Amino acid sequence: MTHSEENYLKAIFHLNKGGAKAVSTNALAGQMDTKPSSVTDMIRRLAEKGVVHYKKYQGVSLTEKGSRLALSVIRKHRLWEVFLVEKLSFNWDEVHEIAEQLEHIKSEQLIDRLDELLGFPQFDPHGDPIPTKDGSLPSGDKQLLSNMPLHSKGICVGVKDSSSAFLKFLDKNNIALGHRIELLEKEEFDNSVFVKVNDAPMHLSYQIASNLYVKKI
Amino acid sequence: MTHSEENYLKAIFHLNKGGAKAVSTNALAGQMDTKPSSVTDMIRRLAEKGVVHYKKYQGVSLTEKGSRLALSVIRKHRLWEVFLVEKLSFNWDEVHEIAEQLEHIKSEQLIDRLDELLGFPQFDPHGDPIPTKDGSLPSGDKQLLSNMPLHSKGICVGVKDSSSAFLKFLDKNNIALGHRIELLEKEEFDNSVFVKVNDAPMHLSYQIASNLYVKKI
DNA sequence: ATTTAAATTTAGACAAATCTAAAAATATGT
DNA sequence: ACATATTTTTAGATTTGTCTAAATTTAAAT
Ligand SMILES: [Mn+2]
Ligand SMILES: [Mn+2]
Ligand SMILES: [Mn+2]
Ligand SMILES: [Mn+2]
Repeated sequence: MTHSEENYLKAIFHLNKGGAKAVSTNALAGQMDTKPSSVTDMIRRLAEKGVVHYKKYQGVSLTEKGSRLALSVIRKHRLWEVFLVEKLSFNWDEVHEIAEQLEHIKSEQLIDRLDELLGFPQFDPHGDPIPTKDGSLPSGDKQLLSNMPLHSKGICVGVKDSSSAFLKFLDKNNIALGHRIELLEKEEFDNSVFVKVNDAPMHLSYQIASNLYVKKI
Repeated sequence: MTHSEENYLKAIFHLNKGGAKAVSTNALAGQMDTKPSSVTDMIRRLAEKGVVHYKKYQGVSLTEKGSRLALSVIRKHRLWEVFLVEKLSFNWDEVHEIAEQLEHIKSEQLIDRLDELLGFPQFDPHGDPIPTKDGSLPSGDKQLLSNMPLHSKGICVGVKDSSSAFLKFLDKNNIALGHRIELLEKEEFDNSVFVKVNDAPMHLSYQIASNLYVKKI
């Protein structure tokens, strides 16, 4: 698999997670920041290689083989992100771009030993689960803060948007993975919320609340 | 610079180190394991980009800019090799292939922090000097064991051939960097040598002796 | 059920990196 | 100096991954 092919597999995996139906050419073009015609070309090649199911005009989905490959790339991406944060002191908003490159390095042994060096982490710096060597992906029972019932308590376990802008905002407001979150109030008008984060009260917009994953306790 | 372009720059650098005259198309094709016609094509592109000097039929050499780029890639390669050996417990004969991939990862910050994590090493696992951030390359005063005068003593500081086969041979015979070497005898007929390595006497063929670097003491 | 709009695919082109086969330039040997 | 061998370059083709513009198919709206 080339770098580009691996990136397509990853994109199809992410777009298909959740929804059961096939991924559209346009959606894939959006995700890959490319043109639909280029996507069609690539999908064809991937179908030839037996890593995707594809029928003209009917969208695309991963085969068993394709899914295994995608999970392997995602595993590498997330392990490298952990490495960058834990061993090289990068901030969690700086690691994604570098991991996008490192995820394509080909060496089973390398990734196994990296896993070991890091102590077999289960989650990456953004709270996303790290696929195991055999390709299983723990789902976890997290939910978005914006979907939590009033007065419920939980632990912040992940982010949906992992853009640098969002992550920097969280840093600035002392919101980090592992912190306790209590939902005190919900504003009907704009869907914003009042919360306590580790006992610090604050007001968060819907934009924020709908990008923070919480695990109920 | 693409991966391929970086690999060409590195190859030109290595072929040119020592000799002052330009590198021939054929030599470069040999090093890159490709065809001379492909080399001509690539050299043209590199000349366009101002990283090599090139006149038809007259061979190729690096410009100042090209030399800087080559040294930067070599720095990355060697730092990653140190990482693989020191942090991931790879043997010195297993790291080259992986470093060939890692050397192309683009991030100044990454390599700076890796350097720091490793304690700013000066040599890679094969005894080759690591170029500094500003592009200087300590030469060192090592020489080949086969060139040492009779009865001289030194420390084994590097290998010329860093193929897995050669390195495994050294492992098997307990020859490692840092070991003391004393040249006891030279056989005129086949240029083989009798040496003591850390007090263990042994007989080494010219093939071996001409691929081991020693620093006189 | 048509018409219109949106999504998707085809056709044709391009740059990067490579190849084979043939031509041109340089080096070597007598 | 001239013929021969070697090296190097050109010409033309291929693969990958992308693009634009045009054609086709599917979906939505009247
Ligand atoms: Mn990421
Ligand atoms: Mn992540
Ligand atoms: Mn190496
Ligand atoms: Mn090395």
